[in-house]
Amino acid sequence: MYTVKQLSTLAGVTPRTLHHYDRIDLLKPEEVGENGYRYYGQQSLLRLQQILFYRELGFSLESIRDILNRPDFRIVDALEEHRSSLQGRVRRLERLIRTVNETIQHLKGETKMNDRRLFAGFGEEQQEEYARQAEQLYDPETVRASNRKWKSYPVAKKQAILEEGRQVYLDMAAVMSQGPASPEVQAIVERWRVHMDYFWTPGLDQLLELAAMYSQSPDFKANFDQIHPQLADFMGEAVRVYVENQR
Amino acid sequence: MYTVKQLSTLAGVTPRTLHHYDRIDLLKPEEVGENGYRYYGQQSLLRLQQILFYRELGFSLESIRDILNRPDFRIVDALEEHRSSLQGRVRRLERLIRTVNETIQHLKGETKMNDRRLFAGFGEEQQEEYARQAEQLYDPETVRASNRKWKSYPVAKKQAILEEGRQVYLDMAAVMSQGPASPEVQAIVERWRVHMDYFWTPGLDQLLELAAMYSQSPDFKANFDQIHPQLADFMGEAVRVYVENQR
DNA sequence: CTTGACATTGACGTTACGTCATAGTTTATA
DNA sequence: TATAAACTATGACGTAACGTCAATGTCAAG
Repeated sequence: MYTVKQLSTLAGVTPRTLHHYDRIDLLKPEEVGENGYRYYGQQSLLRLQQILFYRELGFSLESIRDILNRPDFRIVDALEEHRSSLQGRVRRLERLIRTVNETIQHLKGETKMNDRRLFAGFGEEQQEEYARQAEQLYDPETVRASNRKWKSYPVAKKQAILEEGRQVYLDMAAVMSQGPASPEVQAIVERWRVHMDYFWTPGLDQLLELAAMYSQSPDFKANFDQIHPQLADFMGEAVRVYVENQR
Repeated sequence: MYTVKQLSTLAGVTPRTLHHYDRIDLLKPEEVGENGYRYYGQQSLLRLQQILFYRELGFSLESIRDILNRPDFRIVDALEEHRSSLQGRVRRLERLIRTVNETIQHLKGETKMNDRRLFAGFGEEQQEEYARQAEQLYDPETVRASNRKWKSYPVAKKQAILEEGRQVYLDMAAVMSQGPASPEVQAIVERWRVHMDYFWTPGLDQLLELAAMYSQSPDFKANFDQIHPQLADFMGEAVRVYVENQR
């Protein structure tokens, strides 16, 4: 059993916050002594953790209370949602970091920057959008279409296409030192995009997804890493720059 | 020249926000028409970008105004500060993600978890703390002491120490597949810590800094990547787990 | 038995806007 | 060219999540 002070230091909040959460029926102590003191136990810890996760993600205390009180609330499911939401937050911060870097280069006169890019990463929370894109990439129809197109080529052409792809990646590895935003690298991204047409024609969002897969899927990454240990990650970065420039 | 609506959509804020910023002398329009309309130009864009960065990082509007109005304010310096602050935020979110994962494992009964770890990543904003650590790591006295100790060894011993270090990293690469939290990996982190004593004796926080440097400093990372393409990043993760367990 | 750290319940203050309401201005379109 | 749609302005009050007192009671240690 924790007292208010103990729980507050444990969780990194103030005692006042716990008073507030009690008042609004968000987190009630499990026991109250005859002196009126609040005492919290294990259940409170897990509930407070959930509250803090939701709060971190921008939920209002009222909606948090409603969520946690729903009879079909499953804590493990919620935690898995938190994970992907937090990962989304990381991606957003990484975009902001890129905006910082580009602005520095812009101010030093090394590159030019349009006004929209000055604010890239600030507004966009769009999590729903992301789900839609992923769906489309893994959509069975997309996969089937891709396979059909690929199978329609004669063997010799297949080999030529694979070799062309390999050459794109080799060329990319050769100019990695120029940086993801360099004209050399961006030209190769363009070649890569054209190359993908042999399989199917991805939209801009799907390009991003593809490049992300190169980093995330272990077997893809292993192949790329044979060419250069950072090629997969670098491709992701270069394609992100490419897509931003296209919009 | 942008109108209120135009700038607001560009920057991802509401018109009301721009009204507010005008009222409190945080962001004044560069021109005001005879009809009272506000018009914003390039200088406003850069200033608004700064405002949004500081706001993102939790500064109050009042302190932002004071910062931006200081005569010695340098925008590029500020942007570089933003970058490292944002990187700190990313690290904090990554700790929260680890807390999510550990909680899930805990609830599934696969591992045990003490109450403190339930809240790891929530309280710690400690940016000041971080600055202090970094200062101590790069502190000239620390560097000199490290050099003195190193130079005091005879040549043969120097070679033996370097070889020992290399062996630690090779062994680490061999057990990477076990995961950063595995006993095998953690045992090698312990060996690594002892090994560091040849140079100087870092505290827990400095261990973290060192491991982070392996990923961030290009020359360090290049060396590590020769052993294994992900060794530097993996070391960082393993050391973080180690430090959390030690506390 | 007193001191200091903790606990309680009000109650008002603060920050960064949201949300109307009222009214004038510009732009698109019929 | 009339008029609606979309923008602009300035109040002024509302709000969320606590912070910050204030007044008072409780407990553990020396």
